[in-house]
Amino acid sequence: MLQTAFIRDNRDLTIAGLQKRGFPEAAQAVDRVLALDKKRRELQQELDDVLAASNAKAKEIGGLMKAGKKAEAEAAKAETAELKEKSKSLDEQHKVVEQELHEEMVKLPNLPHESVPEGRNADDNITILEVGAKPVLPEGALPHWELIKKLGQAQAPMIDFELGNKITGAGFPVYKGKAARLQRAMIAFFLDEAAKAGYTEVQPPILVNEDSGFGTGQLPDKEGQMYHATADDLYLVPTAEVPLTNLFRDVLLTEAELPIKMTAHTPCFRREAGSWGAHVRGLNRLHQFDKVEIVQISKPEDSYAALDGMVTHVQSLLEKLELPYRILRLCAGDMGFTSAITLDFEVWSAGQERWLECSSVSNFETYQAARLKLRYKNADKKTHPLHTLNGSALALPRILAAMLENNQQADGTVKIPAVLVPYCGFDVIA
RNA sequence: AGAGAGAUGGCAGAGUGGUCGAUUGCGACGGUCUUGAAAACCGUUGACUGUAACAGGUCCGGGGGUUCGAAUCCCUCUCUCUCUGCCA
Repeated sequence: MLQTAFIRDNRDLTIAGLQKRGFPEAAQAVDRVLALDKKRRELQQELDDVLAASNAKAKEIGGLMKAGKKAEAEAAKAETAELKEKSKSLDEQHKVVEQELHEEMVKLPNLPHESVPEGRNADDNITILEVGAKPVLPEGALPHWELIKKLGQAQAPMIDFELGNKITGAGFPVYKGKAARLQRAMIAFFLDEAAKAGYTEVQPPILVNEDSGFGTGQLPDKEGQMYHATADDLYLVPTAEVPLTNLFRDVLLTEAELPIKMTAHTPCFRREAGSWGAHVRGLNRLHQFDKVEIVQISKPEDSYAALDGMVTHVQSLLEKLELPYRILRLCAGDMGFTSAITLDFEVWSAGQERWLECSSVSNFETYQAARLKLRYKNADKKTHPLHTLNGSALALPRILAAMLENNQQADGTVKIPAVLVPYCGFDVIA
């Protein structure tokens, strides 16, 4: 979340940032926050004064009791009733205002970085780079949802949606034979590449509690996107970002520990409520999928270099997989709630002749860190905020879809990128 | 899952109603001494809030209560440990 102190000092900047995102009635929202903040601070001051007076009184009584002046102590006690009444009332008012302020603050999204383009939706995103030639497919080439029915020989279909339907429901495919092996190969490859780039491999829990959901910004408000295990009040992670970043909830780091670089493979679960329709066939949109995530925690002055490093890392993965891709700079209106800047990667799906989002790299600046109470202390012994960043490296299903479609050969088989062959043990799927 | 014990500062570990934000030890940092290091000695060493700076306020697992006053008493929740049971 944003910091009230920042808003206090930068009212107009905050309003402008919110407006850039298309946040409705930004000025009113900011002024509501400022009014509540002022009220809160006033009440705090009043309450502190009353508490100071009653603390002093209590000490005085303590001293009198010790000195055996019982009568005087009793007299002093009588004077405390009013203070107590006052502090109780102030405390109640303070709590109410604080709660109202918190509710208002939680509604405010992050402010877009100055390099984020204006715009309202995906149409206003800007393509900043396109790499690799779109392949020319042989006669009879298919989209992946057709292709997978024919591949895998005895195990065909190698990705079985019907079977997933039976045991779970729509959006939970079953991968078999070489499809399963290929996914395992990609996971290993992505993790190895991340390790080479300096990310520490982590295996986090994939069920998280409410505090974790709040820390990274999924809760409140977006609970509809997460599966909720109500009996234990836990949520299935929509991305490894949630457990990884929350490892550093309520943490005070030292400068020497920075930057933190972590990677994890997890299944990801998304309800995708209301987002089914055209363009979601096959692997394009699933309720459960696998992803390797990279996360960094860095000092503010280093975070944009860290972002560049993450972008370069994702590029190198796509290039090693020999997949054509493009990078989009998301416009202010299309960015996620918590993000200050987001770059999306899209891979070319030759069988569908469309781009598929396969990675999203973001800098959250201090927005998550403020929710997480994550900060660091350096040589000056003062605490400073930190920036959190994350990116997919990579999400598997759409990569798999593009890889199968793009690498179709005239004989109907699919070629495996050379870099994965040592991991999966075959170079072609028939 | 049952029975018992416990949760205090980076760690260990005191503290059962009054000047305790907390004894002490270790660790860390600074200094004296030394050619250098070690040892010894001296000092410093939590966070949040707040202020121009002080002051003030809050925090001893979380929440609530008793009291003029709570780390200390009561209620409740969570978690940890030991024993028993079950289990990949």
